Formats: sequence, C-alpha cells, structure tokens
Amino acid sequence: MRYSADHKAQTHERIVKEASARFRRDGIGATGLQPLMKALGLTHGGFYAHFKSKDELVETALRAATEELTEVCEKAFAKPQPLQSFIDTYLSPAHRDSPEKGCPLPTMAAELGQRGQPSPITDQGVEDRLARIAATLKAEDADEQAVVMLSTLVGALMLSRSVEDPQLSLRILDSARKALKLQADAAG
Amino acid sequence: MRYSADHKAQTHERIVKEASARFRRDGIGATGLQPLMKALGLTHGGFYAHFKSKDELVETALRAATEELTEVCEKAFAKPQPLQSFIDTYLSPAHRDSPEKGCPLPTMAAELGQRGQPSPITDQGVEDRLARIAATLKAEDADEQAVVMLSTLVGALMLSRSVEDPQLSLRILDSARKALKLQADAAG
DNA sequence: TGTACATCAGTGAACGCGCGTTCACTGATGTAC
DNA sequence: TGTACATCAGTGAACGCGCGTTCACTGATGTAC
Repeated sequence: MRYSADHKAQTHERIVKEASARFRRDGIGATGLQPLMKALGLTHGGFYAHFKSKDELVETALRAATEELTEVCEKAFAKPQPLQSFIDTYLSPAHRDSPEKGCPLPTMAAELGQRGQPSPITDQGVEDRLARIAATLKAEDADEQAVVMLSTLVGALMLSRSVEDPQLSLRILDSARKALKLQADAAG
Repeated sequence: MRYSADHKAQTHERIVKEASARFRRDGIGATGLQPLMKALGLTHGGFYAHFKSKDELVETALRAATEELTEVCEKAFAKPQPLQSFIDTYLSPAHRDSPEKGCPLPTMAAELGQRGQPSPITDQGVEDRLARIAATLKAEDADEQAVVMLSTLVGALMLSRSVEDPQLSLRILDSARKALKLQADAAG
C-alpha cells in the first residue's frame, strides 16, 4: 500500500527512536530486528526499505542518541549553575535507572570498542561532551580536567548500574557527584 | 577415554582461563561455546561435563578474572609508590590494548548490568578494588575518594578503548593518569 | 470529473547460520580379582 | 603378575531457536489521461 507523502520518513524516525532506546537498554548484540519491528507494529521484512543493514541502523541510532543527549545536556547547561546542574542530572538515580533515555557511552562504548571497527560517532559524542564541559571551566588545564570529569561521569554511572547492592550503587553516584561538584567549583 | 587423576581439573581450568579472556575481549554474548572449546582442541559437547550452563561458566570465569586482576593489582601495590604504580599500570596503553588480560569492569560491567540479574561478583570486584585504594589514602574521606578514583580509572580506560582517534585515546589515558596521581599525592 | 495505471511501503514465508543444549556413544585408563 | 571389567572425560550428530537478510508479492494511494 502507498502512504501519505511523509509516512515513510515518520516510520524511519520511529525505527531509529526505538532502536536507539533498545541499543542503550539491552546492548546492540542483544537487540533483534524482528522484536524491534514487531514493537512498532510492523513486520521485519519492511526493515530493509529503510536501512541497508543492521550496522547502518546502529550508526544512525547511535548518532540520534548522541544528538538527543546533547539536547538534554544543553538544558542542564542553560541553568544558573551549568556544570553543577549537568553533574546532578548525569549522576542522578533517574539517569541510572533509565539507560534507554540516557547517555549512550556507559551502555554502548564497550560493545562499540569490541566490534570490528569502532564508529567515529563515539569520538564525536566524546568530543562534544568534552568541549561543553571545558567551555565552562576557567582553569588553564580545562581540557585535561574535562577529560577527567567525563571519565568519572561515565565510569561512575556504569558502575552504579552494574552492582547488585543498592547502597553501593547510591554510594558510587553520591561520592562521584560530590567530588565532581567540588572540582567544578574550584575550576569554574 | 579415561584420563589421569587431575586431567579433568586441568581441562576445567583451561576452559575457565580461555573463557575469562574471551569474555573480556569480545563480550559475553559474542563469545560462543563452540569456538571456545574448539580453540582448546576439544569438541563442544564435552563442555557440559564441566559446567551446567553458559551462565555457570560466566560466573566462574568472571570470578577467575576478578581474582586474577587482584593479583596483578597486588604486584603494583607492592612497589615503593603503591597507588602511583597502580594508576600507571591501569591506565597504560598496554592495559588498554590487552583487554583479555585486564580488568573485567570496563569490558563486562555494562553487559552484566544489562543481563537479567547482575552478579554479586561484580560487587565483590568493586569492593576489593575500593578497599585496596582506600587503604593507601590517609585523607579522612578516603572511602569517597576511592570511589571517585575507581570510577575515573574504569571510565577512562573504557573511553580510551572505544574512540577511533589514537590521539584522543592517548589524551584520555594521559589526562586521567596525571589527575589521579596528583589526587593520590594530595590524599596519600 | 471519472477511470486506468504506476508506485512503493510494508507483508510474510523462506534462506543459511551459529547459538546453547542434549544424548547415545567411545575407548584409554584405574581397579578388582 | 595377568586379565576382565567399570569408569567417565570427551565425541560428534542432532535438537529447536532466533538471528540478519532476501524476495515475490500486495494493495491503498497519487498521478496521468
């Protein structure tokens, strides 16, 4: 059946959105195209009217997730205490408990590194975030401090998600949040 | 065929060793039992003479990797400047380039968090490392600082592995190493 | 304005493949006599 | 010491399953006349 002018573009976007959520929540390898299309009320065969392969979807969905996160970051950075707000948001239990809506780095970076050739979009995401953080720092080693901050953010969020003990999980978030905000105060 | 008394124990250990390397290098989901057994010169059917399931192997191999890393850490901590040595080793290009011999956290934590129920062994590994770091710090907030240091170590190593640009990868390792050593100096 | 036709997003069966797991079996060795 | 037997680590074919991908097809809609 033929659909209205922008129907295909809408379906395309729905696939990308659902994929970017599932890749972040379940991982790339554990996300099947069949269940994904079924969740959208479509059959799996139609997938190839939109993408050449799963790899192409991975690229597109990773780019979408990266851009989506940039927008979320900008909201935090628009507040009075930009870096403090960003740190609070990033290391919140809400972010920890909703990986499908959050930063793709803690969930996908390891898997992307293990795949044959890593994607330049990871670099893009890392550089985006580094530039944004460094821009708010007044210290002369702002670039280096930004790298350390991002590493701590990504590492703490991933660790808080992977431990079983809820108290340990919270302790990781709280300690990292506290230390980073002190560092941000000193360098900002 | 029947083998000498400790033959089975030796095979068991060979499987665990090979699995703990592959899980760290390729991830759990991407590691097949068939290729794993073949690499050891065995057929896949024999696997179930040693383990109830792949999940049981994951538990055993993760425990082995965690214990193996503890030994490597102890070597670094036995040197004159314990924490400095540990940081240097952890954030070295050698560690980045040999995930199969290194810390399981940057490679497996995300995947373990995504699986149904996370393993208590992850908690064990995190607590082990935290305790070791905190013990070398004299600051009163040693426990909190240890959490931040571990987060930075794990995050920086994972990021350095997942970016495509070799210069960015090195920059991440170098910045994190420098900052952590300063922090260790101040708190140690 | 009304009708015939071309388009093409989506359908659903089928493909080969590798996965984790099962199972009847083999055959070299340790043990019992 | 020599022989018959029990053991059981490892074999390899087979299982059902879900994966990514292909492809002949459908049928509602936009377009041409």
